[in-house]
Amino acid sequence: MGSRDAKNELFDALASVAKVLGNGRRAEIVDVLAQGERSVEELSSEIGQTVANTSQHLQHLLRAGLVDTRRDGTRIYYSLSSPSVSHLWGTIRQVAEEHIEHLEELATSYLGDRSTLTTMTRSELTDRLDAGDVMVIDVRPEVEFRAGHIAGATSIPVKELEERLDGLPDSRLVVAYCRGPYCVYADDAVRALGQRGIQAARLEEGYPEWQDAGLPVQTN
Amino acid sequence: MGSRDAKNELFDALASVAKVLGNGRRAEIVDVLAQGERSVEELSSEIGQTVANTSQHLQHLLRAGLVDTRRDGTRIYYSLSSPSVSHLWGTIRQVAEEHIEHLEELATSYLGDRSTLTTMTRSELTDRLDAGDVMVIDVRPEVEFRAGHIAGATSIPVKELEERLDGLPDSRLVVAYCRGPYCVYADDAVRALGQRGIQAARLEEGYPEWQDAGLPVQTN
DNA sequence: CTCATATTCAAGTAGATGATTGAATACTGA
DNA sequence: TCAGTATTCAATCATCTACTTGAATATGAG
Repeated sequence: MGSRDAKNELFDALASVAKVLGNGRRAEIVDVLAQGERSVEELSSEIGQTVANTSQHLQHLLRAGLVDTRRDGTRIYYSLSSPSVSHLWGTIRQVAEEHIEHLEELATSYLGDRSTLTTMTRSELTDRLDAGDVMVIDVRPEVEFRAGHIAGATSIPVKELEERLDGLPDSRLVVAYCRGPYCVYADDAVRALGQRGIQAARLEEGYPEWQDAGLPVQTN
Repeated sequence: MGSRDAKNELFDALASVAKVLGNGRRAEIVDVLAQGERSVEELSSEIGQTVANTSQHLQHLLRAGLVDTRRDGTRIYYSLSSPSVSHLWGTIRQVAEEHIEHLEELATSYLGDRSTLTTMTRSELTDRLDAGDVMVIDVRPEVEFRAGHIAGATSIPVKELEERLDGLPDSRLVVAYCRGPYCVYADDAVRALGQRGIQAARLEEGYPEWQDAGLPVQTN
C-alpha cells in the first residue's frame, strides 16, 4: 500500500484514457461517433484510412472502454460508450484551443478563412429560438439528423442545399449547425446562402456540444 | 481547404493535448501541480523518477502549453498554465473511473481497502459547513495549504497529526481532505483518528476538485 | 453449400517514446 | 572569479506505435 509500483500502475491506468485519445485518427473517430453509431467501413472513409487500420484503432478504443459495438448482419456498428466520452473530447478541444498557439492557423488551413462568417453562440441561439425569429437548419448528413438533433431544427444536408433553397425564408435569419466547431458543413452552408442573398449564420459549436450542455434535443 | 492533410494536422494538434497527458508519470506531475507550483527536483521525488527524466517530461508539458515556468534563483518552478488543465485532468479521471473496469483493483492495491472509511461528498460538506457542525482539516503538506485551501479549513499535515490531536474536537465530526481521490493522506488521517476514538470522515475528492466546482476557497 | 462482403487478425517495418547516463549550462553565494 | 547546485541537453537503447499487406473469420444472400 502506497508503493511506487502500485501508484505507477494506477496512474498509468488513469492516463490510458488520455493516451487512447492522443492520436489524431482516433480523435477523429470519436468526433464522428459523437454524431451517432457508425460501421467500420463508414468510419474508415470518414478518417481516410484503410479498413484494417481503422479496425485496429477501434480495438484500441474498445479496450479502453470508450466505445461499444453492436452487430447487425455482417456489419459491426461502433458507438461511444457514454455521453461522458463526448464531453471529454470537448474538454480536450477546449484546452487545446486555449493553450496551443498555432491551432488557429491549422484550423484556417483546413476550414478556410472564417473571419467573415457570422457566428452565434449557444445562448444567443436559445434566446432567439424562444423569440421565434430564426430558422435552424441541420446541415449534417440525414442519418446524423435522425440520430438526434437540436429541437426544432430542419434537416437540410449541405449536399441538398441547392435544391432546397425554396423552403428557406428571406425574412428570418437562417442558423446552420453541424458536427462541431471543426466541421466544414455549416461553414459551406452559410457561405452558399450568403451568396444567394439569404441572411445566414453558423452556430459556433455543433450538435454534441448542444446536447452536452443539456439544451433541448430531439431523438427519434 | 477541406484537404485530408490539413484535417490530419488539425486533429493531430487537438489530440496532442491528450497525448501529453497519456503518460502515467506526466499525469502524476499534473496531479501534483494542481496543488500548486513545484521545482523540478520536488517533482522528481514526487513521481519517483530521476531529475533528468522529470525535466524531459516537463518539457513535453511545456511544449504542449499545459504548464508555465518561473525562475527563482537557481530553481525553476513549474505550474499549470490555467485551471482548465486541472479540470481536464479531473474529466479524464472521471471517464477512467466510469469505463476502466479493473481501476478499482488498482486503486485498492495502492490505497488499501477503502470500504470501511466514512466518506462525504462535496455537497454534504457544504451543507454541514453551513450548519457549522464539522471541523475540516487539510492534511496535505503545509506548502500546499498555503497555496490555497478550502475556506475555513485548518492545516494539519498528516505527519504532524499525532502531535496535534489536542486541537481536535471529540464532539464534532472531523472531515479530512487532501489532493484528490487518489491521494493517501486523508485516508491515513481518517484511519489514525478513528483508532483514537475521534469521529472522522474523508472528503471524497480533494482541493482541486473543490476549487474547480467553484466552491469557497482561501488563498494567501 | 457456396460466394460475396464486412471485419478482424497476424506479420513486418519505419519511426516515436521513455528511461538511463554523463556532460553542458545557468545562476548563487563566497 | 570560483565552487556548488539546479536544470537541461545529447546520445543511446529497448520498447511501443501506426500503418501496410495479405490472410483468416463470420455472416447473409442466393
